[in-house]
Amino acid sequence: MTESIRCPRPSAKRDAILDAACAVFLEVGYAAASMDSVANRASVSKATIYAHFNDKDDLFGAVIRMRCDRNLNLTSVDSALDARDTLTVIGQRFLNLLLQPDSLSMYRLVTAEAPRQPDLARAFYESGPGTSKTQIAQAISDLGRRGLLNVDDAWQMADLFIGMLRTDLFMRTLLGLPQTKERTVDQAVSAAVETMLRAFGP
Amino acid sequence: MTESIRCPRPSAKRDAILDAACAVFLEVGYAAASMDSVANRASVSKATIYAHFNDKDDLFGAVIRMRCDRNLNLTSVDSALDARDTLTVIGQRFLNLLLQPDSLSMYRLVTAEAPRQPDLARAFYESGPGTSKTQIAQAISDLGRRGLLNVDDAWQMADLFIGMLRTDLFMRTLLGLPQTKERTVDQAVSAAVETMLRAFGP
DNA sequence: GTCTATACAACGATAGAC
DNA sequence: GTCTATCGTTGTATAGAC
Repeated sequence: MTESIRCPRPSAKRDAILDAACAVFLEVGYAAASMDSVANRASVSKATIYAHFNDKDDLFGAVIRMRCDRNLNLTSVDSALDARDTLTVIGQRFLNLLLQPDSLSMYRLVTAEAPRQPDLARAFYESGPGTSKTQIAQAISDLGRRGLLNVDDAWQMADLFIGMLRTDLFMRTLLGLPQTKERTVDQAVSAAVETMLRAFGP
Repeated sequence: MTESIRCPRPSAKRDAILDAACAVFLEVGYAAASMDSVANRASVSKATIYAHFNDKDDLFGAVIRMRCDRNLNLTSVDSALDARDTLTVIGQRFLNLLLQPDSLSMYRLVTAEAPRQPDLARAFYESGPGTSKTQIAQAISDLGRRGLLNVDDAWQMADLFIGMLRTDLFMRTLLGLPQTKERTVDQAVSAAVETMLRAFGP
């Protein structure tokens, strides 16, 4: 019996299966993704998939966890920047990350399956939204320590900042509704940053 | 051929099918919802479903549109209230609505299917998030006219306010992660309202 | 481990009687 | 319109050879 979670030692076929499965799941969703289409895309027979993974759920879990492992660094910014520039840089990184097609597909996929796969939902939260929140709270805390922001509860402020970034623009993009793209990201970040400065500026 | 969208004249069986389909879709998602389970739940034969709806997609669309038609009034508040109380009342209504199990299931369902069903995504947005935003922008605009809030762009402020309400609490609930419920809603609303007042208070 | 071929169940949709 | 019964397809998963 293959151990798919612990000790996934490298294997060319295994990686090809994971990549193909990831693409298919993100494209058509969990239920509509057939093992046949994954096998074809990976140029592998269906039986080979079952040699590496117990079943479809197991494969799905491995895909999600693989994607969750690569978490980004949102908050490595020049420490000489003031509050406005720091928040702007972080906000742009965060929002651009959030609006990437892959991120949106991942979000749709995991939230849809969350009621049936609580473990995956937790893994996704911790590696995605949870990590972002931690990083941003840390950055806000630093700004507070430098006297550039009135920081009472850094976690709550991170929550508010993230919320102001994840607005209608996110919702509309998530739903695939038309949007004027480039301009709007900058505009959303600017609105969030200015509101943060108004509310918590020194 | 049954017209399922226009002129859905009342029919007991038809309503039973719609209710059953709604329950099943919200429970297990689109793909996992079988026509058999809908038929059983509605105490109706499968053929009867196909007498009223063209296919599964058509039934799904009818369900979503039915749920979209009942939009709520978030912003009918006592006009004597000040900005803090007005925003608090609206915020609590909005967030409580958002965190209801049915709302969350609907959100999961529509966002997951949005790439395959753009029309439904649009209908959902307009009757849900779009309507809420319009109502809240209207309320904020009123507060501005009464001199209780510095309103430059009411739509943008509504966006920010909604974003600050739809924070980590929403994400965690959406993903089914444990949460201390009652206290947290009030806390989230309070944080959002106080930040609005700090940033846009007179 | 990897393949071809297949078993077996579930599903969407329809036929035909009433 | 509503039912029972069924068709044809697709999907997950496995058997057995190599």
